[in-house]
Amino acid sequence: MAACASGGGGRDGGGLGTILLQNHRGGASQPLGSFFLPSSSSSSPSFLGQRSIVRFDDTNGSTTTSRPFFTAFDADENGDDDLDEYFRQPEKKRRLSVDQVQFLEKSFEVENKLEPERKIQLAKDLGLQPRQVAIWFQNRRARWKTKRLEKDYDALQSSFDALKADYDGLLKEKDKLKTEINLLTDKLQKKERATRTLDLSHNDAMSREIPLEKPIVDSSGAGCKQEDISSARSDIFDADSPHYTDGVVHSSLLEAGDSISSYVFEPDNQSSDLSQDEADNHNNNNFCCRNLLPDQYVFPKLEDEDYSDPPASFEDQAFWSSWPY
DNA sequence: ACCGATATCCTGTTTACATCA
DNA sequence: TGTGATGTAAACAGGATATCG
Repeated sequence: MAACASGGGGRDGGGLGTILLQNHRGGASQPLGSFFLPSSSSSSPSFLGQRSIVRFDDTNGSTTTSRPFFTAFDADENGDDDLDEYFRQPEKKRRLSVDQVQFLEKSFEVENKLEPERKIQLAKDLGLQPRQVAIWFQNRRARWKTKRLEKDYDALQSSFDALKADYDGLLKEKDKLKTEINLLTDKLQKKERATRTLDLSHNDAMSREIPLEKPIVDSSGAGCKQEDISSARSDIFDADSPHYTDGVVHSSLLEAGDSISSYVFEPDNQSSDLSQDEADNHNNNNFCCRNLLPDQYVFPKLEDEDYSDPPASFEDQAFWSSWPY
């Protein structure tokens, strides 16, 4: 840009050499080239011709009807000497008139890019230099882009705020549900303990009344299920039961070394040394699943069971075991 | 295909003006 | 009323890219 004027080789407003300065003060139009003779340096202080071209009268030779293009100069406040001096000096930068800006704005709304023909036409219509029109469009595009970026930023910001509020709400809900689960878990534990205590005392009474012919053997070590308690009792009377192994009675429910039975009888030990999250994981993945959930959620050891046909509620089990606390 | 001239766009900066405290 | 600070628009600078002969 400005290269056309600076001799730098035709940029931004090129073709000015063929454009006539329509309304140059002093009358007849003349090739702009005479105003933009290439100087040795575009930054030469002597070259302000581009600024000087900002004064236009209309093509008919009359002054512009809307307003004088250079409003800054007030002839009434200056003497003739100042007037002469004013017009000898390079023209200062002047703002476009309201009408001109409105016209340009309308044109910009139609198309924010400027083809050469339209540029020439606009310049003619507005009594401006094509270069001025081009510069106006460039600056206008820049302003438009800035505003659009601001709008985009605001939109993203509000979107972020909404998502954040959503997220915070979900966090609160999660905490609430977590508390609820813990509460229910505690309740179930207590209930379970009470039931087992009752059950065991009843079992002891039974074993005193009916002496065992053969000892109960726990070969699997997985005797923690509720149903195992009753099945163990039935095993007492079943000589073919695999629980009979070494002739020693193993009350699987009472084996403290068994991890599962320790879940059953010492649930507090499992969580007391763990962080809350770890304890939760234990509760959900081990204790809850094995001890508190319905039987379909309690899986025997892998080697003892055929999993070719998983339980219908497998998804639910996965849900529980993967609950991210 | 390559090159130079020309034109336009974009981005950043400078300059001049208008407004306000 | 003069003045400095500040915001904004016009203009400029330079790099990138496209088109054309």
